Amino acid sequence: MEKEKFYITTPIYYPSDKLHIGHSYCTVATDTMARYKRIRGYDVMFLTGSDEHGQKIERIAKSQNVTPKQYVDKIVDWIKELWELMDISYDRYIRTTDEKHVKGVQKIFKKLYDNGDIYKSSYEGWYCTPCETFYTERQLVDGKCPDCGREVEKLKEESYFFKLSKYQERLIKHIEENVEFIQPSSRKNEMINNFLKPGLEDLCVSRTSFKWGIPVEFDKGHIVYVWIDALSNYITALGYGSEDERDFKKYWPADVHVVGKEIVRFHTIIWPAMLMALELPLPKKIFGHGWLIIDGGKMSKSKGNVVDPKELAERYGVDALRYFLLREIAFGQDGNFTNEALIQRINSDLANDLGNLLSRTVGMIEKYFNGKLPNEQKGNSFDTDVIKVAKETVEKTEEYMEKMLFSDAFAQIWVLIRRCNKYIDETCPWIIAKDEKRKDELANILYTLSESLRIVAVLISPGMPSTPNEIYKQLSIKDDNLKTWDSIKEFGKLAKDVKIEKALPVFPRIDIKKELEVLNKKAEKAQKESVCNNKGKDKEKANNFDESSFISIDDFAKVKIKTGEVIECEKLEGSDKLLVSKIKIGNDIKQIVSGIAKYYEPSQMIGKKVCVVVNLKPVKLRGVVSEGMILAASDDSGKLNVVTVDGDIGSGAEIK
RNA sequence: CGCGGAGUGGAGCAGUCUGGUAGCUCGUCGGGCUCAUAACCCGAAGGUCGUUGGUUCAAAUCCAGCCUCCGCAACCA
Repeated sequence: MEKEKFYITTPIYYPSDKLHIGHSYCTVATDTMARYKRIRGYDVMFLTGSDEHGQKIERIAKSQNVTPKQYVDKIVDWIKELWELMDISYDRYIRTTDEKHVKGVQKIFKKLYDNGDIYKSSYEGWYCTPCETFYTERQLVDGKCPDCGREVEKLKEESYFFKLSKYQERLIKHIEENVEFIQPSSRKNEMINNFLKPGLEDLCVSRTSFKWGIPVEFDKGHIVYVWIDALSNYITALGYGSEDERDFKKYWPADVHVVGKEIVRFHTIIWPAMLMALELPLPKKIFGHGWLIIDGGKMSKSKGNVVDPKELAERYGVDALRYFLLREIAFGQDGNFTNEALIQRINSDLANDLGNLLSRTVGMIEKYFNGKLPNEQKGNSFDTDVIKVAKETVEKTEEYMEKMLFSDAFAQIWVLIRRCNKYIDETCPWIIAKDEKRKDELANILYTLSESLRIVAVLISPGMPSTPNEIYKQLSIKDDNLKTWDSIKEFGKLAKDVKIEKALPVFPRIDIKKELEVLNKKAEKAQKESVCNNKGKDKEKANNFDESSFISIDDFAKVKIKTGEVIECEKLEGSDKLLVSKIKIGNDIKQIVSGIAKYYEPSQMIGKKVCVVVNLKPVKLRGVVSEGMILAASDDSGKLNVVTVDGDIGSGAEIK
């Protein structure tokens, strides 16, 4: 009989830098689902990959004096190593630089163009020549370039547009009629109310401002813009648009696209619209998972709180890390990541509950039976309940896994593990062991535990791929038929004469105090380094402190900085970041708006002697004129201090 | 009135769609046990479910207002 297919994908990640724990989280979850479907007998296609084009990568590569491809190759190698380390069982890895993908995208673009879903028009915008960038009316600041403040000119750029608006009604209908389409369902209303109901605008799908991308086949100056390029990966990876479309015919439509909540929008609006235009079936489900929150905030490079998955996996073991990610956070919601929580989970769930259960079971078989149970066994009154719990656990775990509720699935499996630990207390094998005549009872107790452990091993295998092997090994389970999902639906498949092979604990306990100390020290160090690096790295422009960024004394002389005294200061109505100050500079009084409201109360500012850039062109910020800038020092940990003057020099003194 | 998320015992969360004894893990306290990784098992304490009002026989759950926190957007001169 033909196996039923299951096609699941992760997003294709942007390799502008190494990936962090958030990417691993998404991929581990997807992998777990893929493994679950495989063990349930599906013909699974699990796709992941990288989205390698775009201006940002072009720039970074340039700054490092390598070609974009060279830059990206290096990162992709790193990513593949990461997935190997984390036991990610992807079937295919697509790179948007693959020839197959490039050709596929060109075909898709052409087809959409031929059908009239993509049309050429001009994109009217404001162009800043020095920055070589287009801005929309809204992006301009006071009619000037938001980046450099210089004049911009109105220009028409030729561009291709995708008729997104045409599909609005069909999209609304599809989303409303297919309750399962967007998961979790809370995100559904967001899409409809925020984006679909107010009306869709046609989407600009080509650029001429950079080169690193897929050229439009029939109009070579144009580069296919990000979403058409990236989203198409889900079908080009299957060979859509190539000579060999067998995989495409077999696996499409996708059963689920797992994505982060920030890109749900593109996957539930743009992507389906594209597919409608191509007259292809839509994916069955888009699952938008939440983010990992660090110290109460989002993980970001500038905060220096990026968690490196490789380090964690190597330190605690891949299965432990995977378990934590899947168990700690309800899939779909945001969740906290802390080292403390991670170690806590490892200790209490993995070491104390599961690891220790295996260890005491194996230990007793060794101690009381020299490593092998006899076939003569006699049951006790607690068996029925354990068997009942085991059955329920298999059933419920299935239900949860089908809904991708990984946390609930693991919680359920642990119900069985705890039940087993309790069973040991109830039956007191160490007492029975003292009576030679009760060997049959004792053997049964240890058999029940062994069989339960076998069931647990199979249940956890999608999420924790290597731990089951350790359990099988210690219980000498060699027959693959005892490792299948079907084999755990019935309690008692394991042969009675269990043999064991004693080994070291599967999950050693961690000394949480010592461990946290070590980790905190490391984190401090990493943060310092990252803050230093970032000054040069993050701002892609002139922040590199190499020779080309030196300025002459004349350049510096252009900036006039003077001392000033804050005589008035108040919060700007309707803004949470801005303070408006009146500053006395010599005989002048200037009004200056600064984004420091989070760090200073207006009353703290009054009377301060500050340093002010006095020859900045005045601008309006939120409707209020600002005639200069108060100098302040800030670091990336979120500290900010206004620069003040040492000594008693009066206001209006020049700083140079 | 920009968009969205969240507020539940000391901590972290589930429950809210489909009203009806408030649940889980960790921690604390007391007890049991010794096969085991100072692990395991039992019991207890601890919550007016952010706040105010409304609907209802009945509200953590539905409706309205308000407060606080967190992302995003705008504003960071």
